[in-house]
Amino acid sequence: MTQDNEGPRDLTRTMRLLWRTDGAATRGPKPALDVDRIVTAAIEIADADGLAGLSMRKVADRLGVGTMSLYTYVPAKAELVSLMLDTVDGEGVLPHTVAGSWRAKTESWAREDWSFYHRHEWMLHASGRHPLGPNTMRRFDSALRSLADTGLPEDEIVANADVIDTYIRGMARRSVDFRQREASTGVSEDQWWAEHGPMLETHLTGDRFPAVRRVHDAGAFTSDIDSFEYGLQRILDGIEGRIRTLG
Amino acid sequence: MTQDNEGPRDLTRTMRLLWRTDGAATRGPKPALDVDRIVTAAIEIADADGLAGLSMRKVADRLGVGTMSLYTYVPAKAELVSLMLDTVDGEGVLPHTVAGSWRAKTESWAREDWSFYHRHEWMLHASGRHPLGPNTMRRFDSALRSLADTGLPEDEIVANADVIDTYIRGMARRSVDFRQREASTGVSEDQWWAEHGPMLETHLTGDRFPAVRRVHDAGAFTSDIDSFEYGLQRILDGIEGRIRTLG
DNA sequence: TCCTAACTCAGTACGGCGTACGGGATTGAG
DNA sequence: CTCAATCCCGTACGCCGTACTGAGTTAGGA
Repeated sequence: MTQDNEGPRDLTRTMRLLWRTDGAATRGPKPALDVDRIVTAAIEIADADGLAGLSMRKVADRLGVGTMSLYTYVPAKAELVSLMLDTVDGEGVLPHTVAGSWRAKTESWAREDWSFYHRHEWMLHASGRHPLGPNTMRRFDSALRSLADTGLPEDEIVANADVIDTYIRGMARRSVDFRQREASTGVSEDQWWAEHGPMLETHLTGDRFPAVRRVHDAGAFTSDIDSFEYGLQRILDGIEGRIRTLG
Repeated sequence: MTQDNEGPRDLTRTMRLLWRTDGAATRGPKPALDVDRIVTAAIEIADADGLAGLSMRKVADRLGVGTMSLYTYVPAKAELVSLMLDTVDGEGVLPHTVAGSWRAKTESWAREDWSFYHRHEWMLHASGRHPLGPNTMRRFDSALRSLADTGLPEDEIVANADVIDTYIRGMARRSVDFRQREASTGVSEDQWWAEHGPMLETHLTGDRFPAVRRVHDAGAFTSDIDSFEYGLQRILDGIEGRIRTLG
């Protein structure tokens, strides 16, 4: 049961591709392509059209080769996505290189990843089942180094890294989904409320959703509070409290 | 650009379906089906085979009707998923009905949703672009009510609800992805390390990933710390700190 | 030098998907 | 009774990932 977007099937082969531990072939014709060119082309397509707009045929067309030629370099689409993810993880500033306290480093990490996910929105729609490549590992390592100054036990450092990363991804996805909904329906939030507001009002004015109604009347939905920053500060506050407790 | 899994196209129609504001037809043959039966069948399939295993043909087969008959009741697959999401959101305990402080209510909410997402894993793989239905709205309302006792300003209550919900979803997704990776490759984490460990060791023993290496040697990866609970407590601690600051 | 194993390249084809279209059957309103 | 509204659904189209197959190319070993 349950495969959804699925990850790669043949893990051994994928690991070799990710970590570049496969030796070059000796015999046979000179390859006209290489894995990197395929991955680069695929990333360009995904940046423009999303993961759903990425197909093997489109990648091949962009590179001017037959579709099936790609399979000489990459076992299947899932493995290609694994490579795309790791490649893109090679971008950007590593948080542990930023000056300042663990908190400053972590804030930098969060904001960096936030804009990073907005630059490659498709990453948020990829399955979480892809194996770790070297660049992803490098980012993870950097995150752990950023949190080392907390002085927390190692297992709590790992837990905090997981929690912060999950938070960033989740909020970025929320933001991206929101933007894409406006873009794909061509309906702005204002237009939407103008159209469906009256029907919802019927429900809101009843006692079915009292808290939503109260919060709505208080104007909280149009508040310019930045949820991402707000929640980030709450999490960092919580970690600081933990440090004090243990210290 | 960018559509990926996409949400519904015709929002007006979808809203009518979600909020059941379409009147019954008068003329024409008696319908053999209704929206609820279609949605129920689709949920059963998705629970068993994931979103990728859900197809209009399979839903129709399960109901013993022609594929295209479904389109009499539902405009398209995206709208069906919207209905599935809202239907499933009708399950479970609403957090504001739980006894105790806002913190107790929120913990209950988090743990409830955690097991909820593990019961319907496909929800985590659905696009976030589906419009709100009544059951989802009800859960949101309940979340806001749970946080009302914090005494925080309304806009911060909304922000906290967003943050907590995002955190729960994100951690649940991480957990589900992990489980599914084991299930789909048939390779347990132990087996995986036995197979790829040696290759990774080569990298780990170098100075490329010092923090990962240190944390690994400390046994933090095999620690039985519960990241979900740990992070939840950090977030709730952070909110408590905020309450004290403002109070 | 030549043979042949190893390798690249890609056309064809298969089974799956969502769904547009159109036609036949059925019903209640006028 | 008529006819518009509505249901049911077979057929077909254009996508998708990729298995299979075979033709062409290269370099190592004899």
